[in-house]
Amino acid sequence: MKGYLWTGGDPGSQSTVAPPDNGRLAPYEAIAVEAVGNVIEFWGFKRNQGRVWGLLYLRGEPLTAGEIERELDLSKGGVSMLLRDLERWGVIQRVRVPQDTVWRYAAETDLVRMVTHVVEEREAAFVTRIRADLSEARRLAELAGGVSPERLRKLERMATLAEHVERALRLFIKTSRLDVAGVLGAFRDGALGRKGDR
Amino acid sequence: MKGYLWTGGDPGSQSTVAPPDNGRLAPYEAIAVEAVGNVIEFWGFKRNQGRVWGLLYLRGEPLTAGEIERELDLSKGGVSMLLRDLERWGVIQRVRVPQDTVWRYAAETDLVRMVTHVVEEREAAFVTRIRADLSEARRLAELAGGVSPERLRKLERMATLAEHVERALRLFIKTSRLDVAGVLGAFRDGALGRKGDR
DNA sequence: GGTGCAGTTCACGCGGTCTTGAACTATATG
DNA sequence: CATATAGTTCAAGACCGCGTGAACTGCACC
Repeated sequence: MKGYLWTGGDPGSQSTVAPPDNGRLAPYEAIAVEAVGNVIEFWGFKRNQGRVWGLLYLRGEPLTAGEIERELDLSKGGVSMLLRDLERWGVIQRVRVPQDTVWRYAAETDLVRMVTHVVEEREAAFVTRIRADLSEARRLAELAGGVSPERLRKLERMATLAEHVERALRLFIKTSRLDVAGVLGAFRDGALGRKGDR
Repeated sequence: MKGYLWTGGDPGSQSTVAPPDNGRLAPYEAIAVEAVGNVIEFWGFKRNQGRVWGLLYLRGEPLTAGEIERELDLSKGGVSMLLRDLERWGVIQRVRVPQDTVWRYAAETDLVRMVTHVVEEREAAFVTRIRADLSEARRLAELAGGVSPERLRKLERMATLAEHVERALRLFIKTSRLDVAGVLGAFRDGALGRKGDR
């Protein structure tokens, strides 16, 4: 995938609103961006991945890597890698302003996709593996002989425990998806926000 | 809290079963213990906390710190701290064999208590904080003026997003508890079915 | 071709976490 | 009281992940 054209507005109009300050965030922006950074770190990602996404989401309009670099005070290389991760996870989009040469990046609206996606991935590669290990242990124990039936039962219990945690995890992912989908829907209905969707 | 008396059997009878090998785990034990270590690490704890609990659970009978130290190849000091953590979380118990002077440690059966407990704790101290930050950001933004209504809406959305993730998390904890308690049917008609309420 | 800028890659260093090992306290025993 | 053993605490070190900054590629424009 190579990115899409951005048709949201001409480059010139941005400067009237966005960068009177190029380099320092407004206080409220800093807080919000930091909050997203914390959430994302909480879920086992890199803090700066969250900060980048938060900035892009808040700004609404696509930013260049250089702008992100300045606003969040990150290194060139770092921004490059962060953007690549975020893009791979599908939570930002790489866009091209018509007659401009630089790439810009825009936030996809559901950050939850990132969380659920990678949580799913972790879960698949991991909890499944745990279950396999535990049943392997049980097999070995039976094979070796001399293991008390009580211990065999314990091994089995651990395996089913893992299985159930796995199941609960799946449920969590599913419901949190529904939940978020529901939230976004509720927004459009005007429950909280005003009218005038973008 | 200081521990409880252990009345599961006299000290002499243990040696006939438990420590023919003092130092190296049986292969199946190693696998199982390691599996628990992985799970626990996955949930954001220390790997060795999981290994200790796994060993205690599998063995069924209380072990001394020294035995744990040998079986899992850990340092004296490390075992001490690990045991203290596990005890504080209520997933192991400190017990005393009648006329013996050393402490022994026994696994509490629900490891899930540890997971849910600390997940709850994290969640309470954290996601709540995030929400506060986000509404603070929104307040500042309104106060500063000149912030587009669109951005205010975005801030609001982020806050409710956090709120809903929080809710989903609580649901997860609750169901995983129910699940482990053996009430498997509980979430069949409960969580998934209700999609009309948002 | 050469200059400049956008973007990528990667070895290194910083910062944080976990573990160790030694010093220390507590407690039982002769 | 002296000694030994169980248990705790903590500074030092091992370890690991992340971000940096420099070297590199690619591309556009002169």
